[in-house]
Amino acid sequence: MKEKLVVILGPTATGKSRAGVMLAEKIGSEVVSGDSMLIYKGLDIGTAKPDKAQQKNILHHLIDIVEPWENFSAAAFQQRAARAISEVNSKGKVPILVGGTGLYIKSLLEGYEFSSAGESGLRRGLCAFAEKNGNYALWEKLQALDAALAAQIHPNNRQRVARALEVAMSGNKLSRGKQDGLVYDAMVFGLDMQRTALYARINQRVEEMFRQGLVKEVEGLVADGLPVNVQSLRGIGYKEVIDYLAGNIGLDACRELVARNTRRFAKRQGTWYKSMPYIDWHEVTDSTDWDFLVNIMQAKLVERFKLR
RNA sequence: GCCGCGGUAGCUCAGUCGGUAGAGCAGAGGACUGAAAAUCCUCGUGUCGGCGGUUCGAUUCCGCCCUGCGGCA
Repeated sequence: MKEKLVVILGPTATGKSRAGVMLAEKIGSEVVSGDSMLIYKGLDIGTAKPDKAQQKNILHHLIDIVEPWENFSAAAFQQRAARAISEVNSKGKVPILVGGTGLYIKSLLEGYEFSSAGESGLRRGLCAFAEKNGNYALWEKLQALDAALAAQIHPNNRQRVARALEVAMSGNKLSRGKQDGLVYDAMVFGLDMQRTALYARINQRVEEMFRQGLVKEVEGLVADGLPVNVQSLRGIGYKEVIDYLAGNIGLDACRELVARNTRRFAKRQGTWYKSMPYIDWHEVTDSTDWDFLVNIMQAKLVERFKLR
């Protein structure tokens, strides 16, 4: 028997967190974050992390679970999210997975089997090789080992060519295994917004982040000794501020870049969702009646899961 | 009012020694199986300000007009 799960996904800035907390209050449950940036401690403003007040009433899982200098992965997320979901289910509650990271959520719901070949020093060596001999030379190595796989990855995509090689050289395969249906007995809600409205909202939100002290947050992290090139600081809002602090760009340019990159990101998120036909979409606007919307979701859940 | 320089893709501009035009940015679409807010791929027709003239042919030359900026009055 599959475990129950509610998912709320959608592009950034559509109100997922808010809807998640409201729904959790209504059905008496807990939130599991499905976001690749909220996992980092100390990155709060730029990730629009739910604040302490929001986390006080409703228990949130998978937020602040690793240090900002640590690496994380989709595979690690998959394991930890599965554990959290089981834990909440065992309490007789239906967990609410809230987040926008396409790979994380899709791999969890559809049961991707990530290769057991873990991260090794090999990868760094391969990247160094590409640095020296070019991306194409690296890609040719992959082609020699697994032509079918190589055909699916563009030679310029060094990051993925390197990972594929790492797996191939360890004698493993990048699994494409898929199972029938979803791993969970899941109700998947999607929040969407008209593009122009969403972009306006993103622009506002970025302004707000700077007002709240995004620059200061980054300065603090760096002052505490966090190296500038760690994975967490590659996130949108962080890498640009680091460029600003380094004197490479002005503050206005920095703000613009953060907004632009967030817009592009929102668009990219959408392409993940297009490959998930089981999403139940709900359009939101600036004047959405959230209480009403969450009530609709709740009603659907009551019917689906036979809640009280 | 006079002089000068502009008016070309949403924006900033390039260019056509006369054969209807191209970059950057913005934007759009896509890929994605241990970095994923990462990484990577693809996409540029617009009354070339308006109206006339010269010409086989004008966005390109000429005239007038409209308009922006700077200077002189």
